[in-house]
Amino acid sequence: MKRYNPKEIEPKWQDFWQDKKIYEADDKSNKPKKYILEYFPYPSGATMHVGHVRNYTIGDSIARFNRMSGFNVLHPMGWDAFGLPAENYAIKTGVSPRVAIDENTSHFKKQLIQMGFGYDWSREIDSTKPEYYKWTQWFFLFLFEKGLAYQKQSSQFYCPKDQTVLANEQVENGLCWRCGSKVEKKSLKQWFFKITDYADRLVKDLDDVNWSESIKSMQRNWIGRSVGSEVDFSIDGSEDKIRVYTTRIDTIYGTTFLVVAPEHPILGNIVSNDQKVAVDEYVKQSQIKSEIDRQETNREKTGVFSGSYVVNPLTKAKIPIWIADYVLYGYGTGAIMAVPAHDERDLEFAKKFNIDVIQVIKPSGDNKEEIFTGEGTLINSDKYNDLSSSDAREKITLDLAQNGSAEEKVNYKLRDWLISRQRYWGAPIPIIHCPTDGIVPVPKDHLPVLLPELDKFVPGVDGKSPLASIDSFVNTTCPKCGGSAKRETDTMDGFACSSWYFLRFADPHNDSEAFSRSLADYWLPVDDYIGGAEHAVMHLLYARFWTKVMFDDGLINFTEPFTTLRNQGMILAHDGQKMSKSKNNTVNPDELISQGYGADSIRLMELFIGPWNQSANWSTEGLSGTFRFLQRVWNVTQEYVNSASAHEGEESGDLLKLTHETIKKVTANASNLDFNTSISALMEMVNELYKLKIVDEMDSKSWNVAIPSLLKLLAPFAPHITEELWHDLGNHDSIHISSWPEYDEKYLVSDSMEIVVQVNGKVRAKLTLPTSYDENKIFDEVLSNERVSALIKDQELIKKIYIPGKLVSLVVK
RNA sequence: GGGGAUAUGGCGGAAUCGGUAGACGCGCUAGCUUCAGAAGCUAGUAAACUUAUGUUUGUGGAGGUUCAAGUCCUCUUAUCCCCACCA
Repeated sequence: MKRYNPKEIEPKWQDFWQDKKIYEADDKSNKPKKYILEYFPYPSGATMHVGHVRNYTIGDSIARFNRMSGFNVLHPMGWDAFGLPAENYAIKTGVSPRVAIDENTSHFKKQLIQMGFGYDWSREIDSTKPEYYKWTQWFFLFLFEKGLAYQKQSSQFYCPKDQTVLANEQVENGLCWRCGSKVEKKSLKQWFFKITDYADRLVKDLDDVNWSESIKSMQRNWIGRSVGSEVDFSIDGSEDKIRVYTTRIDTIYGTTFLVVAPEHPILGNIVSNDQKVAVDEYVKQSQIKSEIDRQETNREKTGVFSGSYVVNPLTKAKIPIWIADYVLYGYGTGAIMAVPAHDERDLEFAKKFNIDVIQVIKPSGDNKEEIFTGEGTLINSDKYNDLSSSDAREKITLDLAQNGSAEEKVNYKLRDWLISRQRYWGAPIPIIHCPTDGIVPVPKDHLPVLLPELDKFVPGVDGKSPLASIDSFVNTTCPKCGGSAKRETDTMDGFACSSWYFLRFADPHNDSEAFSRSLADYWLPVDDYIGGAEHAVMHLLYARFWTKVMFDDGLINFTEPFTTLRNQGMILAHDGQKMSKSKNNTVNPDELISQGYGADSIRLMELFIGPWNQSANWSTEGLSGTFRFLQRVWNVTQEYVNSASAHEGEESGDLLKLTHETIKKVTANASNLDFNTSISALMEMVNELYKLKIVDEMDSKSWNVAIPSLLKLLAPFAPHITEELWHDLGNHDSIHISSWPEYDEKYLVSDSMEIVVQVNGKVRAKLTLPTSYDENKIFDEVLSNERVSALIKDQELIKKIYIPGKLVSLVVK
C-alpha cells in the first residue's frame, strides 16, 4: 500500500495546478464573483515564518472554499516592493534595489508556491515596475487636478536615520515606524494629499463596512472627529478677539482663564511690556522642545502670563490670558477657554498658578472627586441654570451666534497625508518645476517618469533625494513653455502604490489605463480582505481615501474598497513572544517541510490552532497531531481503494448519517471561517470511519459517498493530499474545481433520541427514547423511571418543562 | 486618561436559541504490536470524595434574573492591543 509522503506528492500537484491553470480567474463567467485578497507583501530577503503563513492560509482556504461552492474566484498576489529596506540594503552592499527586489520576489514566490497557495499568478503585479508605477503617477496627477495634491512649506516629522520626512501615521510614540529612531521636526517644502477633505466621510462610511469593531474604532480614533463650538473672546482694551475651540461650551461660565499656544500669532498683540521678557523666554524654550517632548502626557504643566485679559462674552468677567505649550497650535484655533472645575488639564494648570476654580456643572449622582468632567446640570450659569449639558451647549452656541461671536464647528485630529519622500526607491513624483510656469504636472501621455538606475544610493545633501544629483534626470523642459526646467526629485511614499493595487488585479496588463471600468465594476469591491491589524490606520485609511476620490470622479461605482476585513490573529513563538529574526525564535515552514511534515499539515495546524482572528502560540508538538490526522485520512482512503470489497453492499445508515452530519457541520463552520471546528469535525468523522471500518470492512456502498465527501471537505485546508487521494479514486480533474458536497436532511434523522432529565436543575438521568414519543408519553417514561422516581419520592412536583428532543426539567419540593 | 479585545482542565481550544461544560488536538497513563525504539492501533484522562452505583465542586471574582447561566443583567479584577495634553 502507498505510504503518505508529502515530499513526493506536494511538488507534483503544485506543478499540475500551474499547468492546468486551476486558479486563474475568469473575467467572463456566469458564476457570481468573489474577490479574496491578502495584503500584497513586501518581498524582504528573509524567509517567511509560520506567522506569515497563517495570513495566506486563511485567505487560501476562503478562496478554495468559495471556488468549490460555485463562485468565480479572484485570488491574486503581487509585490509591494518600493521602500526603504531595499534602498538601505543597496547603500550597505551596493546591490541595486532592482536586483535585490527581483531576487527576493522570486524567493518569496517559491515559498508561497511550496505552501500550496492557489494564486492566479497570471495577474502578478510588482509596484516597482514602470508598467505599474506609471499608473501610480497617473493617480498623483489625478489628485493634483482635483486640487487634492499640493505642496506646502511646514514643520514636519523627519527621521534623521532614514533621512526623509514621515507622515503623521508613520510616527509611533515619537519614533520612526520603520527604523525606530527618535523623529525630529523640520520645516520643509513637501507634497501632501488632502485627506482631511474626506475626514467626515471616512468616519461615516465605517458604519457600512463589515470590519472588526477594534479596527473601526482605531480609525475613528485616528480621524478624531469632534463636534464643538468656536467662541470669540474680545481682548480687554483692544479691538482684537481671540477665537477658542471648545467641545464644552456648556461650561463657559466656569472659564477662569484663556490659554494660547506659544506659536500663536496673536502673541504680538497681547503681551504686555512687563511680561515681555518672561514670555520671550518661554516661547524660546518651547521652540527648543520637540513636539514629541511637548506631548509627553505626564509632563508638568508650564506656562506664562501674557499680561492681558479677555472678556467672557456671557459673564463679562475679565479673564487672564496665559501662554502654555499644553495647547497645540495645530489643532482647533490654537487657543482654549480653560475651565479648571471641569477639565483635568486646566485644573492642574490652575492649581500650579493659583487661578480660580468655579463649579458650573452639577453631576446627577454623588460625586466625591475633586473634579467632574462628565455631563450634568448647569449651576452658577445665570439664565442657563438647570439646563442639561447638551441642551445648554445648543442654546449657548445659538445665543452667541446671534452676534456672530460663536458657531458650531467640527474638528479632526487627522492631518493631510504627507507623501513626498527624499529617497530613491519610490515612484518619482510626476511634477516639473519651471522658472516661468511654476509647478507644472507632467502630461499624462509622457508617463511614466522613469526611475533611473543608479550606481550610488546614498541620500543627497540638504535633505534631498539621491535623484537630485542625477543631472540627466533633473534637467528637462517645461511642458508648457518649452524652456528649461527641473524635475521634482522627491518620490512617493510606498503607501501611494498600495492605495490602488487592489484595482489593478482586476485588469493587471492594461497599458492604456490603470484599469478598465467594466473589469473594476465586475470584480470590485474586494469581498474578503485578509491582513494584520498593523494596517489599521495607514494603508486602510489611505486606500479608502483614494477609493472615495475615484468614486467622486466616476472612475468606479463603489465607495468602500474592502467590504469585509479580516484581521487574523498573530502567531507567536512558543513562549508567547512575537516571532522575529532578532529574537531568534522564528519557526520556518521550510524547515518543517524538510523534516517531513509537508505543507498540508502546517496549513492545517495554522487553522486548527485556534480561531482565525485570535493570536496563538505556535506549537510544533501540536503539528504532529495534524500530521497524524492526515495520515489517518490517507490510510483509510488507501484501504478503501485497495479493499477486496467492491463496495456494493447494503447502504449503511450510520455511515450516511456520519457523512451528512459532517458535511453540514463543515459547511456551516467554513462559511463562518471557523476553520478550527471544521477540522475537528473532520477529525471526528475520520475517528468514526476507523470504527465503522472494523465492523463493516468497507463492504457497504455508502463508502462511495463517505470517502469522496471527506476528501472534498478537507480540500480547502489540505490541498495536496486531497488531490493525490482524489486521483487515486480514479478522478482526472482537480478536486479543487469539483463541487462542494451537499447534505440531505433525510439522512440526519434518527429514530431514537437522548432525553436529559434534570431534577431541581441537576442532571440526574439520561433516557434513550423513540423520537415518535410525544410530550405526555415522555413525561410518563421519565416519571416512571426508577432513578427519577427514587429521587422524587413523596415530594411534590411543582413544575415540569419539556424541551423537545433534548431535555426534561422537573422541579420538586 | 479614552477606546477596543480577551479570561473555560497540565496546554491549545469547543459549546446556533440560555438546555448534558470540557468536542477536537497536544501531553500523560494503560493494553496490543515491535528484538528495541519510533510509528501505529485500542481504551482512559476537569477536580475532590467514594469499593462501586455515585456524590459534591467547577468556565477570572462578587451579586442578580431563571426550572435551567460559560452564555443574559449589575458591579469588579487581571492581561493584551491601539490612541493619548486634540480642549
